[in-house]
Amino acid sequence: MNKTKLTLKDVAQQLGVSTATISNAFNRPDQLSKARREDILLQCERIGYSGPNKAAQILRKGTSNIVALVLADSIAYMVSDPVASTFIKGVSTTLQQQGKHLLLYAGDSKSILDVVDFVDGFICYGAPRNYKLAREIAAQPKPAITVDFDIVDVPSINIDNEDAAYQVAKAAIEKDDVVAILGLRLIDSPSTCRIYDNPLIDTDSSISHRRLDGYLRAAEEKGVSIQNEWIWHLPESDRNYARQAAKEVLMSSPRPSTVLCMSDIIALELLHSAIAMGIDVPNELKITGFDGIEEADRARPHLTTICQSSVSKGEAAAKALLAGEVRKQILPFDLKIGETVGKR
Amino acid sequence: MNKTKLTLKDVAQQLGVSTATISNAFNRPDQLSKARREDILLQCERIGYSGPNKAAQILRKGTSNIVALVLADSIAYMVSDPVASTFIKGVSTTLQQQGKHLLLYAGDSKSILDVVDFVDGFICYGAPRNYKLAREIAAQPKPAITVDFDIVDVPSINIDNEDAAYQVAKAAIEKDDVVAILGLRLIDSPSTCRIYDNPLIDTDSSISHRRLDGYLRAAEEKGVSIQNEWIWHLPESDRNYARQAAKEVLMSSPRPSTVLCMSDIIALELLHSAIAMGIDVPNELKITGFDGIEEADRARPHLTTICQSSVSKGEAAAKALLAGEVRKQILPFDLKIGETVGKR
DNA sequence: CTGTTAGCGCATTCAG
DNA sequence: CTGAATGCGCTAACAG
Repeated sequence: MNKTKLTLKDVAQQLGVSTATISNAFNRPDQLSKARREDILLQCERIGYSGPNKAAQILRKGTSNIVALVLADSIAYMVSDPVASTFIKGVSTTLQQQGKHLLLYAGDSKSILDVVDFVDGFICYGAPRNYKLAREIAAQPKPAITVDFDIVDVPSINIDNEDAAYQVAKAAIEKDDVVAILGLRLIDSPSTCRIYDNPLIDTDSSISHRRLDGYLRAAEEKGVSIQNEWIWHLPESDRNYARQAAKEVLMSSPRPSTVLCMSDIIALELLHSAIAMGIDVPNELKITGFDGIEEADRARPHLTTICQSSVSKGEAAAKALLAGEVRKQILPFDLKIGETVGKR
Repeated sequence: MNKTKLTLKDVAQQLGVSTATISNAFNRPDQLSKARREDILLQCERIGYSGPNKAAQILRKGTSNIVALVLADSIAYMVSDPVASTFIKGVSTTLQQQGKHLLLYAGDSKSILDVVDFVDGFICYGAPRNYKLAREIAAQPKPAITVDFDIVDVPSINIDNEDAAYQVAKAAIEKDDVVAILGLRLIDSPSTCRIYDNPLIDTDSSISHRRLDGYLRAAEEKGVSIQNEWIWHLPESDRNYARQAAKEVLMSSPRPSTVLCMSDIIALELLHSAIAMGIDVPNELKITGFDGIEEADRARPHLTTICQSSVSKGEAAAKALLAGEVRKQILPFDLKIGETVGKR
């Protein structure tokens, strides 16, 4: 019994054939007769050789079957977010089907350079918290695709956030409403607050600002104006931030009659807080969400929201990356009217 | 401007030094003067060389800084399970601190051999659905650690499942109770069902069977016996399976007065179903969970359950792996008495 | 269909 | 502290 791991060369010697033959048996079936190949594979199994060393293959071939999924934030945060984890689901399913491996990469990492040499490509889900990563992605030579944000000349997957926000807002807002918005990453602040006159960040690239545009357009059409003191910023789509913001909104005077939330997590937290305070939804308070997460289905009353299929996004992203797609795609969404808007 | 990527050799030539010097500048600071090193690093940055090629380093050094996290099931499933995703959180946090990368590996994959050559080690979370993977882990030479199950001679992280189950059951069961158990992976069936006389699987290694033992011991002490027709098997800790099982349990006659659930997801689903049917918890029905997930905190009445910190498990697993730990560890748990047991 | 050879890009001896 | 040489394990050309 050999102690040290067998190499292709060892095996070739033991079987009395050349290294190329062994290599071909594993990698290029068409380069030798079926019988020969099967014989070799069998012999290899018997002597405990399970195929060419992958590390060497990565160097030699320049491909590894590893795809890096660059998340917007830390893995810890992303994995507990229902929207992100659903996206990961879509990505992983597709990658597994194609025999690819999934490397999770945090968006708050220093740099992407320590994996670029051995991964086959990048899927970037959301603008990375460390925005330098986005620049590195753009500069680096491996295929990449972005989701829910854009980098010039990099293929992407998005929905029409402006239109989606417009539609859901239009379903909620009525004449004479006092409208508030619970937004995500609108300004550069680590805590929940009203945006007032703080400068908006990333005004062009951010999906949050596209959504804000949609909300405001719908409001305008309904003849309602929304001042900045009615617009909240939350640093993350997180229950704790949401609870705090919900409290602020519900304590405001006058209390808004419609609150447009940029995620279902936020909307659900607001809904629960409102119910706990004995507020009648939707008669006293209308609420809209965004995303269409599963938990929203379990809430009563049913949430009015925009359903975007994160699984589809993940699948689309993985497929597009593997297929070498270069275009930017816009995926559809569904407006779902629940019971949190309109009078009963 | 070079089109092709710079190699260490190119850089050495350009800077007029030897390749070893460049290599040392990046990898072994002690091998050259600080000034020299900083000068070289600066030059490298200026000409756009970001360091030695990682793929080549993997081959040469035999390490990659990649740790594979082998999940019990498909990534798609695991990532949406609150317990598993919390575990991933713990693992990823620790790995990121130590500059390691996280490769997610599905437990229903064919084999582990296609990554063994380039990862530095394995963390196995739960017995993989394809149990062959466990054997491969045992046979392969890289460091590995298992969590929530065991492989002979492989270090592991576990809690005392028997004791935990015993304690939570003991807190719930009262004399003359009719007790039912909603168990996980007790028999080899893809659907929810009572176990009756079906042969139990994996009787030794499975944590489910340890929990079952604990439940039964507590019942016995209370003078209650639990027949097999009062024990359900669920293939996964999944809301849909749980809902179905909950329905069966609540429709049973006589209806159990205590139901011991092997996960909080199951327990919460049962709780919701019971409330929807107007059943008084805990006066007409006592419920216990297992895991201590966040969602259980939000439920009313509060769930009585076993809190095991999945984050700690993840951290412990990653640390133990990186530290070369070889022992098997038993982590503590907490019995949390909520309002779903005992009379009010 | 098979065997020989030249690197993939680097880290590490070992002299100097 | 530096430079030349060796090979990590493999694949792709190419020649037979």
